[in-house]
Amino acid sequence: MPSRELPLSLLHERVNGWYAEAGRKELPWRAPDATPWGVFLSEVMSQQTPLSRVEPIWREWMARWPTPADLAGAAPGDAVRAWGRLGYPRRALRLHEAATAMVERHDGEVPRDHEALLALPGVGAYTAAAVSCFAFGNPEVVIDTNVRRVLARTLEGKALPHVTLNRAESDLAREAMPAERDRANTWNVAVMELGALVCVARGPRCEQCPVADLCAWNLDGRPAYDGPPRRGQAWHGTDRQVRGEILRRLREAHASVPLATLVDAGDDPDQVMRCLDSLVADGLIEPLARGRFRLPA
DNA sequence: GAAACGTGGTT
DNA sequence: TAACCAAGTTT
Repeated sequence: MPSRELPLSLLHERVNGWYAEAGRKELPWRAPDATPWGVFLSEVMSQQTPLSRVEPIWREWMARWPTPADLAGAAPGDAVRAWGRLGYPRRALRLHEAATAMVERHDGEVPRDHEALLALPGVGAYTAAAVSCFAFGNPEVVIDTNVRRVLARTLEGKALPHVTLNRAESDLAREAMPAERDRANTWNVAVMELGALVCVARGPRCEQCPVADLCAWNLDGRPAYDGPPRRGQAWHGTDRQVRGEILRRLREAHASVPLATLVDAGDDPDQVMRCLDSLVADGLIEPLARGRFRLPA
């Protein structure tokens, strides 16, 4: 339960004021002339990915595919190749599918409402809310890892939020949002920005925080995280590593590649074969005759 | 609800 | 160095 003693209006004023002064205004998808498509692209690219790596790829994509129709008209493999090393390359495929859906169902435009956005491939609760808010000014409840951490600290006095987002936390985020539309829209981006720049997971810069004197966690002496263990993700020797290596080779090939040049993408040939199968099943690679592979045409 | 899904910088 | 973490989504 949130502390009812914390005056939300003061929190809103401080956080929004801080954003006006300290928020990153140079991010291209925050420019006044940014299109909904540009915002959409930035949100999908930013899933689980630091913005510093997103920006150069975003610029390349916007120059090459400035509208949904442009991407829909390209080969899916071109999207996968242009994705480069951003990670989670299925996002590139889903972006291509989403662009196609926009052309077929939405007159080539990014849909404006939450429901239609949520129906697009690769768009979940966060991305639907973020695009609806940031591209179209709808006061959605936008909840990402930054928002969750800031609210856990300021309102609940906890070092980190629970492992998984639950109903109570969503309700809390809704209650914490300003009622007035413009303030709510600024709040959404401002809280995220505060979490990204100041209220970070490790080594929070509370001395720079505009709400340090209101923050339940800070006022309580910043107690350590005491929830259930947060499992890290294995990497070395996993299918993910092998899939990544296979895809890296195909991206760099610019033509079809024989199995022989892929079979050492991992230590275990059986694992490599399994990963090739799963990549085909995902639509990320295309099998050709005589055991050759390429990015999907 | 848990697990899979990339990649690279930071601690 | 190993672990953590990053504007999550899908199955």
